[in-house]
Amino acid sequence: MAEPSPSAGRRPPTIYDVARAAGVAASTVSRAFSRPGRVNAETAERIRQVAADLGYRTNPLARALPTGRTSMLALVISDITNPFYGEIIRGAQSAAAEAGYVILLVDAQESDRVERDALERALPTVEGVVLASSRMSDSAIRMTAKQRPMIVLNRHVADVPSVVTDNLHGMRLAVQHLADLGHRTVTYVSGPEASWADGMRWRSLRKAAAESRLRAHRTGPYPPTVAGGSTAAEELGHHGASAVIAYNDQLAIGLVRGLQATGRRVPQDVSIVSFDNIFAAELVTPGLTTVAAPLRAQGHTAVCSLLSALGGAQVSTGRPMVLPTRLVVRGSTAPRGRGRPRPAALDGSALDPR
Amino acid sequence: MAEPSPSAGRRPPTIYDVARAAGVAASTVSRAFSRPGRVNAETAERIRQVAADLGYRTNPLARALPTGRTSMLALVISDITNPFYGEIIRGAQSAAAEAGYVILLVDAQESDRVERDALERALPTVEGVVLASSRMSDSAIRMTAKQRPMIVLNRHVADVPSVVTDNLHGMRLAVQHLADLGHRTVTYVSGPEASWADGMRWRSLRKAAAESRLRAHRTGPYPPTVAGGSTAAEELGHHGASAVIAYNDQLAIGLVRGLQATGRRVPQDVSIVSFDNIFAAELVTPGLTTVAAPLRAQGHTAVCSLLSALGGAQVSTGRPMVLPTRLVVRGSTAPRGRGRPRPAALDGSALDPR
DNA sequence: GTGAAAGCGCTAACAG
DNA sequence: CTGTTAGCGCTTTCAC
Repeated sequence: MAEPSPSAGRRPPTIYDVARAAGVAASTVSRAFSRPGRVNAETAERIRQVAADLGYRTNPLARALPTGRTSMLALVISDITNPFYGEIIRGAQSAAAEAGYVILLVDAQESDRVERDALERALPTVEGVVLASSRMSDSAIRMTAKQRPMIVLNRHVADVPSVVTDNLHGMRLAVQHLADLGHRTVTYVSGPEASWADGMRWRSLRKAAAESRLRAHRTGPYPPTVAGGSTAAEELGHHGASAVIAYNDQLAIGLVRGLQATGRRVPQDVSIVSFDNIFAAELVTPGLTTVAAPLRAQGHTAVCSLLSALGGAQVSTGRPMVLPTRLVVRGSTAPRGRGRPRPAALDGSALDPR
Repeated sequence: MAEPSPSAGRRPPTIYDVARAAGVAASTVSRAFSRPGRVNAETAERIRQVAADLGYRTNPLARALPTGRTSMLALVISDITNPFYGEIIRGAQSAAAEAGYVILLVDAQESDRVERDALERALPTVEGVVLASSRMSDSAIRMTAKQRPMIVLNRHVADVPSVVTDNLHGMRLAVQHLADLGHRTVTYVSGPEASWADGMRWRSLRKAAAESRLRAHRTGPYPPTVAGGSTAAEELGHHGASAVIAYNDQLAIGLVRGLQATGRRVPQDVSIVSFDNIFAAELVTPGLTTVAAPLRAQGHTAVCSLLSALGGAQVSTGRPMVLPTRLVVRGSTAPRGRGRPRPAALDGSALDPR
């Protein structure tokens, strides 16, 4: 056969094809794309024109080999099934996209090993990593952070920059809210022991409770799931609590169910406040009074500061960046005692802008 | 300076380092990893040993350049915020991980342009793509499918292999359930016009309704969101429907709220069946009777067949692979007329194993 | 079975 | 400002 038919050798055009067609050296084409300033305006224009005609697209893999710039970021999630992370991913992905980066998703499937393997596989191809949640130990994280710029979310790891939400402020709002409703004692239903946020929330509660002259108890730990909340409800009887603050919304949902199953009414008999304000928080009945975290902003902020670190900026590892929280009041809280449920119109569930 | 300190040149070891240390040629090291059969067993063992000692890890980027094997798959989602996709992503990611692949997440952020850009950026670095949902036109999809093996989920595109759920069967179950409850007419509250699943569901409903001798109406389209459902509720009055089937769970949730807001009770006044069985379906009150899709299996199946296509297998583009559906009965459906709500114990919401 | 050599497509010195 | 020349780390003929 003489010549392969033009449509046969369907290889995408390379920088050399463009160079030949434009009558310049390959390096010039490269420059025209990466450092347009360093090349004659006309020449650059011609090259761009030719490239467009040929349908040339720079091959990111080939670019990455000599430079290490892969334009990819890893995002590690311990359980992608948890609705909590949807908004975070969205924020991360949009910030990444704005900067021309792409997100490599690492779902740990709640398994230590899966996470290690996946992250290890992803690490060499990414420029940096965001740990939105991780099963890894602090030391393992620090180890990884030595290989690639990293930023952790909702956790504090020494020597690694982080983004957290203002748990203390949120907790103060929650406690104040309960105090205003006449509650004098509050029980914290805690989440995973290993969770940094859990420890933080409990400490914040003690502090806030002291300030508001409430008594604080603690129960748990429980898995941060609906099922975990149901379990917690059974054991909650011992505390005879009229007000509880739950580690997160899922736990609170389980709690509501569990309590109702044993004949206690929410909010009439016990008021519940939780954390996060996930999508479902306003869907359940009663709607959850909850400390809302700026989920999307968390993802966005994390990626942005990671990118700036990649750009050479110094990101402080000392104190984390803290994002604001606010209290969203819905139907799960009511005045202490024979408090009537708040009228539907004040429930807020249909109105809350989230 | 004479010699860089050993800890300074912290470059990861390359294949050459291993080759030198093992006293073999680089090509042999390469073979030892990729085609162990083609190398002396002892030599291979020694190489593996040396590699382990040095902490050698093959650089996936460098491997990808000559071979095109990047071990990455793109997963396109039009809206990662939609809880529907969480399980699908999990399934996809786990199937990918099993095969040593990594997932590049493309979130379209509900925007055509964002999707195009992101996918275009991701395409050259991935071996294949799974379209879990996409804002793109059929022709744009077919175009992309020419560049990389692709498989679409819940949609049918000519010449592109796909994985769908058994909408017809699910619809039959739904209609039969309503018929059993005494309903004689059913209204379909439709989702996005552009949605292949929506068209499919409506056609299935007509068919199933005919078989069960019910009359079928249709209203919409509405955005497949809670807000869309609320809107739909307002307009539903005109149909005076006692039974409706909603395009998806979110729409149904909005519907329930909207109806309740105008004084109609669910399920006493109107029964509602929806599709998908997302996490929130069992959380709302009443729990949603819904046609459950095997979400995780969808993601898993899609990735598996994509991988087999990459492996050279012929994947039929003719008829899609269809995954089974089942009906999960909860509190949103009840006998027609002054039907009392089903007692809580039969609600099923707390029991359903999902 | 193993080694040598020629790239994959792009970038980054270094000269001119 | 532009061309030349080496590679990035790995794979893959092709000889031996």
